[in-house]
Amino acid sequence: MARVSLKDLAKHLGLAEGTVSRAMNNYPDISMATRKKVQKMADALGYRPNNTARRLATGRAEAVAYLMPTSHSAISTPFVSQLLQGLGDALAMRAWDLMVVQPQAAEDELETLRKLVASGKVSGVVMSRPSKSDSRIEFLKKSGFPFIVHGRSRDAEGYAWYDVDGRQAFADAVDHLASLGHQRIGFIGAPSYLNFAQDRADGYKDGLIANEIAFDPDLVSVTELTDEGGERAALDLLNDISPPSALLCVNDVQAIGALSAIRNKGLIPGEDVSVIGYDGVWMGRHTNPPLTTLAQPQAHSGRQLGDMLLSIIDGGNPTDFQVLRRAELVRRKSDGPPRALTPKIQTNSREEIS
Amino acid sequence: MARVSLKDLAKHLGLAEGTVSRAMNNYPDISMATRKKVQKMADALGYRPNNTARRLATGRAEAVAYLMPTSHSAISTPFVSQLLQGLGDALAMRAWDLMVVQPQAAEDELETLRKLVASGKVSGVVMSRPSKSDSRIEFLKKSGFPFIVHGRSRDAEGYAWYDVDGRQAFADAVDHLASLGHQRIGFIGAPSYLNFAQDRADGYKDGLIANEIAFDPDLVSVTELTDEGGERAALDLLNDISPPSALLCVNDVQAIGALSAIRNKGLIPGEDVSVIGYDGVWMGRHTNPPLTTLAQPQAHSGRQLGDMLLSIIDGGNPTDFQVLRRAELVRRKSDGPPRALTPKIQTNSREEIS
DNA sequence: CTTGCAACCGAAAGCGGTTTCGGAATAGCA
DNA sequence: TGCTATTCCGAAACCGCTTTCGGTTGCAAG
Repeated sequence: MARVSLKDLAKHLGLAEGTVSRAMNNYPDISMATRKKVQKMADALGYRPNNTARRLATGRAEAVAYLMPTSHSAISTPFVSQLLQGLGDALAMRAWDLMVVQPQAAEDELETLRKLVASGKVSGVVMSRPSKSDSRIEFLKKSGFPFIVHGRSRDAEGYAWYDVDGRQAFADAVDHLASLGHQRIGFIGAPSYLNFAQDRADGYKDGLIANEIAFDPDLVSVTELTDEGGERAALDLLNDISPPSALLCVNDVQAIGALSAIRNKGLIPGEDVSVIGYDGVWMGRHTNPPLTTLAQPQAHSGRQLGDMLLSIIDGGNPTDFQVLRRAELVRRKSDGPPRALTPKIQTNSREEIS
Repeated sequence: MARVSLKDLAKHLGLAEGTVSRAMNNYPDISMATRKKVQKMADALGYRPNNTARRLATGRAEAVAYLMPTSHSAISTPFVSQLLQGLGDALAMRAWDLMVVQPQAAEDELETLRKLVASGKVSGVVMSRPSKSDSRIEFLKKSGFPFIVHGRSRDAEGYAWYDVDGRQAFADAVDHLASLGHQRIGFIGAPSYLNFAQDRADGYKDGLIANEIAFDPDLVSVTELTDEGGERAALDLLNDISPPSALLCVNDVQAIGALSAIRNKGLIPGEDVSVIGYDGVWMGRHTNPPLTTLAQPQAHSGRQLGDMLLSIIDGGNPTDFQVLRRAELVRRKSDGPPRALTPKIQTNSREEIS
């Protein structure tokens, strides 16, 4: 049951280790005959090269790392599983490994990264959820280490990324709402150090301008990326003297929370107040009412990210790999024209909130 | 910018490589003085040991792998992200790495595993979603390689696992429904090669027996673990001559689909027909109506799995690590007493189904 | 002053592969 | 047949770190 090593294999074959190695790796200077022989003996003995040794010798890691987003809330990262899946597929083409690394609370996030690149464990990294001006990105750029980011920072120059145009999407959403007749459009956002949050907020403002609606700070609320966050924020906004008739949420889970808030106030989402989310999570089809959302074409983002990273590791120019996808408005039942020109006075007390 | 190696460090210090190495690793035979000196120089030069070399030398991998479940449907594995999180935390204690490996469609699932253990890349593996009689488990048991499974196979002997008692849970659920007055309780299951599906089906039957309700094969339907699956199955069951007044679903996403099916038939879930899910996904709070479910105490399953695996790798006896948790019924709004003794005749045509 | 012990450290042999380099065997060509 | 050009393989160095083994040194005891 002991693992068979190259040496064993060589001995069995009466060949030198080096020769066997070259045979296994398809070097041109090995005759077809011995190559065949080696192959046969190899899987007769069940030889599996020791990856660690191979790595050390070649200097290639044949592995990439995925930097988990610092999850302040677990539910806000349902995409991780899909993304890993896609990455895995891409890497499988070359039989490379996928490592996931989490920033440890204990130490500087950058330190985690430094150790990672210095350890030689991986030859590239993919990271998610950059902040507006992300020190990890700066570090990686400076170090020349191959990487790609899922999303992008404000200054998206000089590195590879894959992102969906949240700004455009939210401008579109405002257009849509405006064309439905909405004038008071609320926005529920996330902390703007997260660049995607900033992008979407910008899109919201773009949309207002395009539709000649004045920006009203009382109509925006920033909160965490959770259902509770969305719920709270929606409630705040709705309790205002002159509440919005529509709510744009920075992501679906917030939007789902907003739906609850609206119902809890005795109002009907989609009729009394419209809400639109962002992401296109599968759950949106089953909310009450089904959620209108800006769906990301995220089906194969992981796969793409992986392929791009691999190309960069192969020597490709990172700036050649910047892809911006467009989100698509999928209308379900949570949007519609505003109830009336004068919003109905809410009579429900706040005690109803669960 | 070139990485500094042990050799460099040693040269700078005027010490032998071996000495420096031992100093870094807290060997007892190094004087406090030189140890300090080494440490200082080490982080002055920014020395980071090359992990690959270290692994090769020690033979320890200091890494474990997570075997991704073969995901026929991406949405059915929302737990992956949380689980990885927990695993990561456990491993971080020792600064070990976490690898995720996916079974490649192209090759035998077992082959993936064989390569993995032979490659020396990891010193332990955790796997999810075992089948009833899982060949991966058999292989790992035989090989003596440290592993732990998330869930368990039918014959849960001789290896470590962490599971939630689905059988008990479903028996409880039947009890609950029966005590509400339900007599015709439907079951929406999953392919029974998945052991958890079998467990829950068994629990369902246990419950029926305990409540002296006859088992009616027309009341069970097995389908995929998706919302659409649940929807289809619910529809089938509901269109029966004498439909169930309550539906037990093998997991929440199916249950959520079932909710849709019920609404689409013009019936009211929780009033006309009760539905209970399993898992306790966060979304359950926001469905229409909020979903009653059997919630798993999965909060820290990843962390626990990790800690247990580590203990096993340290030489612990795998059979000492078998933990069975209990699911908890969390009542929301999708269950209630049956509408009447004679179920209302459904008048809606099936065209309403979206 | 020897001896004997610790306490410390240097030298060297791996770990299991890869890869360069050169030599032997074979083939090609005159 | 003799000479060069290929083809194919063996030997050995190396990747960066760990760990055993033995040798110095310093100091207390005899």
